[in-house]
Order: sequence, then structure tokens, then C-alpha cells
Amino acid sequence: MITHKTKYALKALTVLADEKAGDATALRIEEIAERSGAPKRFLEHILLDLKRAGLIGSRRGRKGGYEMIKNPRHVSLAAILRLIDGPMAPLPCLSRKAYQRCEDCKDEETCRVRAVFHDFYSTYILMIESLTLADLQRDVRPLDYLPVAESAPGE
Amino acid sequence: MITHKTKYALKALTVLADEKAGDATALRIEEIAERSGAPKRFLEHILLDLKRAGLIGSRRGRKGGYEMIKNPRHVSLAAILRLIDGPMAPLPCLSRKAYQRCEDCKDEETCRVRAVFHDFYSTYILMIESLTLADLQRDVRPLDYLPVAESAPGE
DNA sequence: TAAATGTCGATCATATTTATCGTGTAAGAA
DNA sequence: TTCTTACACGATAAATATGATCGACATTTA
Repeated sequence: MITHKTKYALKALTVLADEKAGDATALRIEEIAERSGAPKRFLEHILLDLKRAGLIGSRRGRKGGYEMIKNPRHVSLAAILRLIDGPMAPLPCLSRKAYQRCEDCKDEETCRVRAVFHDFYSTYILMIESLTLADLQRDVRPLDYLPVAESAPGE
Repeated sequence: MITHKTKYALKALTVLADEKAGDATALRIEEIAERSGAPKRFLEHILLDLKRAGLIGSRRGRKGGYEMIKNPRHVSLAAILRLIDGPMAPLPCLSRKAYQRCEDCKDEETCRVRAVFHDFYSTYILMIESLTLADLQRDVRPLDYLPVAESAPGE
């Protein structure tokens, strides 16, 4: 599950990316909040994070607001998820930035859980790194049905 | 991130799967706790969940304990994650079992976040469904280095 | 200056996660 | 039977994460 915060960030960035095509007018937080569906006061902090990370720029005062800086094609979803939600690694012992030894783990080198999730995570990263903001912008391609079932635990 | 609870479940199941090869003696919670590194009283509940799901069986009283019932090759990691952590869908609107409309979403059919994560999730599911408990059992294949970097948010 | 708008720390409410405890129930041994 | 061992299970607590709101301040433009 991605958090609401991340979802709001993605939607806000999409709004700003879509806007960038037009004139260079910055969008007010309120405007972004309306168009993304995020609570305004909550969105403030999110936009601030995105600004600090250099994805978007801001202007204060009258005619102020936010605008996209980066090329959406060069902003991976992985970067956004990490920025907002923090490390994505399935286990703390598999994270580069937030590495932490598992207390319950006797030997990290031979931990099978770690080994299996390491392989899994490698592919996962490749996938999420390859998606970009631009993928959120493209022309609408509506869903029909979910092809993959979320089956019951039993066999 | 998978939860500690799920990690404990995976380790406990691995212990039981490894034990199954030998004689049919059931393992006591305490023994499983020691070998998996999980807190005993916490593990009780986890084993109960696994039992209710039909993955393992239990015997009470003297000579009691838990033992593997299913063939580890037929127990997908997806089933275990769902069982312990609940639905895996990145968005509530993408879950079969726990579907929920996103309040902030104006039109689900054209939501780009949903569309992109739907595609992503499909592949994710295929991957995690294809892994089984048996993958946690195989002969140790130690890790050397993490090949994929968790890069910084900026470009 | 006045109005609009981003900045930002503090705070609060709620949910989730991670346990721990006490007590009950069943099975086997003596 | 009676005792001991071990699972069953609901209640509860502590810690952390998440989602959100507020007040006050800083900056820009008219």
C-alpha cells in the first residue's frame, strides 16, 4: 500500500506537469488541492517536500504558487515514493539508505528470507524506477477489469 | 516493507517446513520461537493464524506442538503475505478482497494513478505468487552485494 | 501599506503494529 | 483420576506511523 500522502504527491505532481505545457503561471496550493483532491493544509507540507527535493519550484506572494521544474520524463515514481514514504525495501536489512540489522536474525548472510526478498526487490526496483511522472500524464486509457485475482489464502 | 509479524510467520513456516522432512514430531512454540527469533508470546498468535488458514496443524498437551501440513511448494508467499499483512494492493481501489473507493478520486475509470499502479501491481502479483515456501528452504546461496542501488531522490 | 500566498513548526486524532498477560482447554502420563 | 504440559484466545498496553489541522511568520505584488 502506498500512503495517502504519496498518492496526493503523485496527483499534485501530475496536475503541475499537465499545467507546465501551458503558460508559465504558477498554481496556487488551493488550486492544486482542488484539482488533486488532497486536503489543502496537508498538501502544503507535501508540496514543500517536493520543492526541497527540487522537483517543483515556488513563488511567494501575489501571483505566487508552484510550478513543475523537472521534466516529468526524468522523474521516476521510485524517487517520489522514496521521497514521501521513505525507503521501499521490504526488509530493513535490504535497504541502502536505511539499512538496519534485523534483531531476530542470527546470520544475515544465510538468512533465506533476506535472500528471497533481495531477488524479488531487485526486480521490483527495476520496475518502479522505469515508471515516470510522464506515465501518469499520458492520454487516458481506461481500465476494464482487473485481470489478476487476489485469491484466498487457502489452496 | 513487510511487517515483523509477516517475517516471523515466514521464518516459523520455514522452520516447520525444514522439520517436516524428518520424523513427524511436532515442534513446540518455544522451540519454533528460538529457531525463528520471534518473541514466543507473539508467535502464538501468528501460528494460530497459520493454523486457521490450514497451512499448519497443531496438537495439544504433552508431545504437542505444530507441524507443517501443506507442501511448501504449494504455499505461495503471496498467500502468506495476504494472510498476515492483509491485502497487498498499492491502492484500496485496486484490491479485490478489500476494495474501497478513494475519496479523493473524482473518476476511478480515468484515474491515472490507478491505471499506472494497476499495471505495476499485475506484474508484482505474478512475481510474489510464483514464489513459495520452498524457495525459503533451498540450500543457502549467500549474498555478496546488493546489485541495485537505492538512489537519492534528486536526479 | 495591504492583501495574497508560500513557509514551517507544533499539535492532535486515529490507526496500526508489536507485543505481553491471564486464563481457558485439551491431551497424555502417572 | 489427577497432574503436567502445551496450545487457544481474548484483553490490553506501549510504541510508532499516519493523516490532518492550526497559528504565526515571511515574502511578493499592487
